[in-house]
Amino acid sequence: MPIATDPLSRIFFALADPTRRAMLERLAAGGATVGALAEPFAMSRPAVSQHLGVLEQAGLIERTRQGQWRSCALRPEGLDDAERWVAEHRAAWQSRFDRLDATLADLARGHDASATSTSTSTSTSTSTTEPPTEEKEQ
Amino acid sequence: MPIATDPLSRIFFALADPTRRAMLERLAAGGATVGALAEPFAMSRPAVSQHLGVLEQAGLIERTRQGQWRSCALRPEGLDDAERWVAEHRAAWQSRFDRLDATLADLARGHDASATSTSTSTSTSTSTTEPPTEEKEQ
DNA sequence: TCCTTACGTAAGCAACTGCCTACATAGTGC
DNA sequence: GCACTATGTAGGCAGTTGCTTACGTAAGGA
Repeated sequence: MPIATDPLSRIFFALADPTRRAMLERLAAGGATVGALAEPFAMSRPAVSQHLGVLEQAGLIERTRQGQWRSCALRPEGLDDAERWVAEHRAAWQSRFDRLDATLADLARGHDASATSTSTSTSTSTSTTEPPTEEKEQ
Repeated sequence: MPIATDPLSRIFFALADPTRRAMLERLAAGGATVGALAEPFAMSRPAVSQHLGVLEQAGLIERTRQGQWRSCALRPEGLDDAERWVAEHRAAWQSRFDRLDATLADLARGHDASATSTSTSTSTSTSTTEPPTEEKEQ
């Protein structure tokens, strides 16, 4: 991921590491210092710091100075975007698959069906024969 | 991520790329061939193939032979793990923050809040003074 | 049979990650 | 002031990603 720019990518990227997820789960039990977080992970402090930097950039945690310690705390709303995306898409996919049963009959007709979808019919019009514009198992 | 091993990491990693998310969104409208997917992305076919490989390894899509085309289709259940993780954690974090409001008054006092912590207090016991065991209301 | 299309794989490259070991910075306590 | 602690930053390294251009493989059609 070349400099993941958008927030969603940053969030998913931050979550795509077991160490970082473990840190989040640990932080879910309460704020902690970097040192406290480093302990269970058998990892140098700078490494932990970098992981926390990723989580912070993703908006999943906040780091605040507390005297000579850095207190790390979760930002629950940081997961909002990710939760929304996943929930929306999983629901959409699921419903599509449910609806599929209904449209399957039409598709089975074999004609190009003008693609039940709105734009999927783009298809590579350069193809010799028609590619399976819109199909489904069975 | 060094060879993301666990399924959850693979899923989040696959989602952590705008191109792959766009591919999923396109596939949500219906199955498509690799060529059809490559078109809107201004990207070589092998690159698309590799992205699809990542999505396939994450269990988010399936590729099946259909004549001379490869038909790509979503696997809605592939998002289950991710959705579960995000939903569970966001809810847990949120509830924690809600409960926090109750204890906030105590913490605002500034004293170490009797550190009701269970294990976070592990802390680096070598510290001169007590690290901010942090709020921690179970 | 040969040619075209669709797609994957292989090899190579720039960029990034993740980790480390120093070193620098900021706060606490003497 | 000085030492000590906690943490971030800088530089360097191995490994991975993401992209490219070749080339190979499989299916369809003349």
